[in-house]
Amino acid sequence: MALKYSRQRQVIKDFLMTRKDHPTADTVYMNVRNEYPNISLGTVYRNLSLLADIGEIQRLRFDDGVDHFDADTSAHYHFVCTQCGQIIDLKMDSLDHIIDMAEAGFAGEIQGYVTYFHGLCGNCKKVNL
Amino acid sequence: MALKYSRQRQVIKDFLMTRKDHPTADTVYMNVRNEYPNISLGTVYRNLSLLADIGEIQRLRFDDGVDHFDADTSAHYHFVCTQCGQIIDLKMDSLDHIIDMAEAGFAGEIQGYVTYFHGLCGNCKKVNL
DNA sequence: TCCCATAATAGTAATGATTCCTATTTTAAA
DNA sequence: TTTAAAATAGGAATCATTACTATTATGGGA
Repeated sequence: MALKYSRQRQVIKDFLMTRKDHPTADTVYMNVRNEYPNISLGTVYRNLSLLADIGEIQRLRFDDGVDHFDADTSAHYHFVCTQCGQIIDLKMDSLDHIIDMAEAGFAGEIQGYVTYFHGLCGNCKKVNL
Repeated sequence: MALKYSRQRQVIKDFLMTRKDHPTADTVYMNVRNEYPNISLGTVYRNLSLLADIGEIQRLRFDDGVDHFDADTSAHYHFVCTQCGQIIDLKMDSLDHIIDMAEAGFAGEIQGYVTYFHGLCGNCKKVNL
């Protein structure tokens, strides 16, 4: 139960902190192998899950069916470009008021929400003109 | 390319319209087999995807990693109970204003968003007291 | 510093949802 | 009625993720 340090976990987290593009487990694996050649894919998955569970990173699930990971654990929102697939952080105010909107007239207890936006990113919008 | 009628597709859509609990492809398969014993799972998947693509049903993706389907194509929001897994339709006003919030200061073009809420449903909240 | 219980790993097998493949059947327009 | 195109059944293939297991690494206490 007690967490023990592992160099692999450290390397995974360090790598994720250098990236702002919300990589998948496989991308993390590919890159971390440069520095740690015989790390196993299972170890990458296990540690990404673990880090997400203890709140050190965020697991993101869009509709491409693959998990993405983000070292930025602050509350923020994401945009997914439907053309190039790029995932971009949005600078915008909190949407937490939608919890109150949802809770009005609902018998249960709302503890959180998942929101992301999609459309064309700046580049793809230009190219499509 | 031209769509042709198929009894299987009809049965799938008819079944989905009787349900308000957003079943998965497998649940649709299990149930539809009562009426159509040798329909194949592939046919269920193909038609659910097709119906979603042409907008006759909605495909919903929460974080259980399985696609859910909804015959109600009107804009509405969903709640997922983290305890019992139940998916409930929420009666609430449109959140479309969050598109404007997101678009302010964003270079691309936002075309839509995905939002769902999670927490404890009415029943699980009671049981947990 | 040395033990040693236990956490973590590497490597690989297993899982499970979904998609793909192909021979056969169904649909619907001419 | 003919027939080209669309759809199906059944099963194989895919692919992200998790599980399994023998081995190795970590770290608190003597």
